[in-house]
Amino acid sequence: MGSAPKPLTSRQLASLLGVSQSAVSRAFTPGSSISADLRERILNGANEHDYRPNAIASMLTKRRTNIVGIVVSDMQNPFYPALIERLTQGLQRAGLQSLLFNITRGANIEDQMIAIRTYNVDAVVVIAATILNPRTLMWATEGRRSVLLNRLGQDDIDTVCCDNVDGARAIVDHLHSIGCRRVGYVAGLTKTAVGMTRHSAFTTRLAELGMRLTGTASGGVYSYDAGWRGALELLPERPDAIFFASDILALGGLDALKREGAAGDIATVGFDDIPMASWPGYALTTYRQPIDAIVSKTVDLIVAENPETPRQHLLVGDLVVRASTVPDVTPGLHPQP
Amino acid sequence: MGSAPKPLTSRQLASLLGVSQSAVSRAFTPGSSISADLRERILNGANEHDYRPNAIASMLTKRRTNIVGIVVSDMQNPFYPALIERLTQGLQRAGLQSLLFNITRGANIEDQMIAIRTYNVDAVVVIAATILNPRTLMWATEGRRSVLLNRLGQDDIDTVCCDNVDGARAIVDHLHSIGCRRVGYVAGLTKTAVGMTRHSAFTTRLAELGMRLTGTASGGVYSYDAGWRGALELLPERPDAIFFASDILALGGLDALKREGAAGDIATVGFDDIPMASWPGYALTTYRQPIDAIVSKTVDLIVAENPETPRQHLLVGDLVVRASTVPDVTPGLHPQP
DNA sequence: ACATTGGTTGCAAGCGTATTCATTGGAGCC
DNA sequence: GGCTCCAATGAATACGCTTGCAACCAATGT
Repeated sequence: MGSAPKPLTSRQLASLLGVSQSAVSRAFTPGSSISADLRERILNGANEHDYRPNAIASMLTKRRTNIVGIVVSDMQNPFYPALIERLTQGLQRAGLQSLLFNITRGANIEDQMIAIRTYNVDAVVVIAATILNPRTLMWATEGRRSVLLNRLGQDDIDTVCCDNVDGARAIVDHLHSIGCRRVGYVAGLTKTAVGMTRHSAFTTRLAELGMRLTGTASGGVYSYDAGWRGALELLPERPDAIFFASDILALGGLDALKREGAAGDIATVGFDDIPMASWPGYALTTYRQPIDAIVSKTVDLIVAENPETPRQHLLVGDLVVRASTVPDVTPGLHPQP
Repeated sequence: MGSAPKPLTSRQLASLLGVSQSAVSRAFTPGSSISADLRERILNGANEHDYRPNAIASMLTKRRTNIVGIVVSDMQNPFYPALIERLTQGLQRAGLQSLLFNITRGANIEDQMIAIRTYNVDAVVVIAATILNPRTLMWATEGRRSVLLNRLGQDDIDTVCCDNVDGARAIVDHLHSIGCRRVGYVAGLTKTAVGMTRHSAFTTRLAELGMRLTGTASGGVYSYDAGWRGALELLPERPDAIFFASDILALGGLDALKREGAAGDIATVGFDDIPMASWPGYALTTYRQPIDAIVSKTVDLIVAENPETPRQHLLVGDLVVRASTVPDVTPGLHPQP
């Protein structure tokens, strides 16, 4: 690793090839006014001399960075790493890079927001379910395209979100169809729009089908431990099923029920379909979030010239039935990836 | 969200305040030659007029982006999201942002490498255990600081890596101490330096203690499924313990053993200490990678002016004993985060 | 009183590319 | 052939900031 062999500039390449600097620039700009001959000559020359346009300089003049800021807070919930992975890949396919802003609970959010602005990202995708209050958020994203993922917001911000109402209904319908009538609920973050939507859609559907809500435990956070505690909290009421607001909660809850020897008697359902839900040790029935659709919709919104209306996009997923509600579903090992 | 209210430039702010543009620049540059008075006046004015230096322009002149490229490939293994989260936070604390390059198996790695160069990141951290061959890597990181994480490399590249030899020895010693004598091994990626190191240190120590290696299964990848298959493969030899090259393998293996009713008879050990290892349902004994030390060492290397020598940094972790090897260790729920 | 010093400040020259504007040359047309 | 018109090219400027350089001023030493 010898230190910087100082890359060629467009001007240097131009004089090497006996053309103007503008010609070099145009050769690399699709659709610009340049003859096919010249362009090819320049591109060949560039290749030969190992020239590559400096993206920083180009950002300065074009006022476009081709960088998307991704604001994340909750990497503990395995759903998010999976989402982030797919999202960055989707963005890459569209020629965009991902700058990760990791909002830490209690840390100086201000600084992060300032960074978002000074780095001039073209767009911001907010995955952080909580922490960010709307005002801070608006300030940070002012003047640039922004998309909220799995987080509802004001009408004037693009939002891509799993259809929680459909999900909650599908889950309740399933529980009803297998004979459950007394159902408990373990919440995650209760103050978020997503949390409230899942909860209310759930209870509404319960009522419609004449089922009984035996109790609600508020986890306060999406974590294994919270699910464990939530399940234990609901146990005394002897529900015949428990709906956990997310898979990670459900896994904790399932383990708690197993420990208590109650897992066989209580059907458990999660939400998200994280990889672990399909592990034979859990075989969790859950509502699969349509990650691919979420990602492609998000990328579409970001690269679109003009905002669509309406700006709230709900995408439906599928119910995935596994042994945690229907024990005879074969919990065999799924095929190798 | 009205469209861009076009931010102030340093020159505009300067004329607003009746100072020179250079003064504004210096006010924002720590350690530059400017009086405390003037700096304060300018910073106040900047605040008032909502001025903020344009990072892009600054990158162009300073030839520094304050951006670190993070090359990742294996987000399926939960250890990596955890590492990435801590790493981005550590970098943020040092004033660096993280640009995520997600190398997808079989995709156009070339394009990614080109992106790394054109975006002029100051440094590159490579977490991808595989896929990238050394030549491509050298090309991409040419002229900029780079650190390989948990991946050994040539002597002339900085490397930060968990001490796999210490880990493997600690694990074997532990197995020996609890009376195991016939041990099986489930490998992950067998062609990587890390994989080979763990394997050889493991077998060496086995031999030293006069224990018997009953068999080796090569998972080929770090995944739950591979662990499941590996465990089943080793079962016929009736080992009294199995060492899995990573936790994610171990979890799959543990579930397979439970399914076969063999979990009680076979001590299982993993490597990494991912969050799931501590779940009561698994309670996996494992060797904890010193993530904090890894991260801070990495950040140190990146911000250091001059490369240290030697450039290979091995960090030791700790053995974490849980019920998967010592059943009477209380597998109770660990305290809430 | 005068030269020297050192800390402040402004001026101006970049950093590497995109793009406007003017110029040129040739094709096409009557 | 003279004209228009358009595509292709280059010169020049802008993008917003950093920094070397020179000018300046006050304080200090003799």
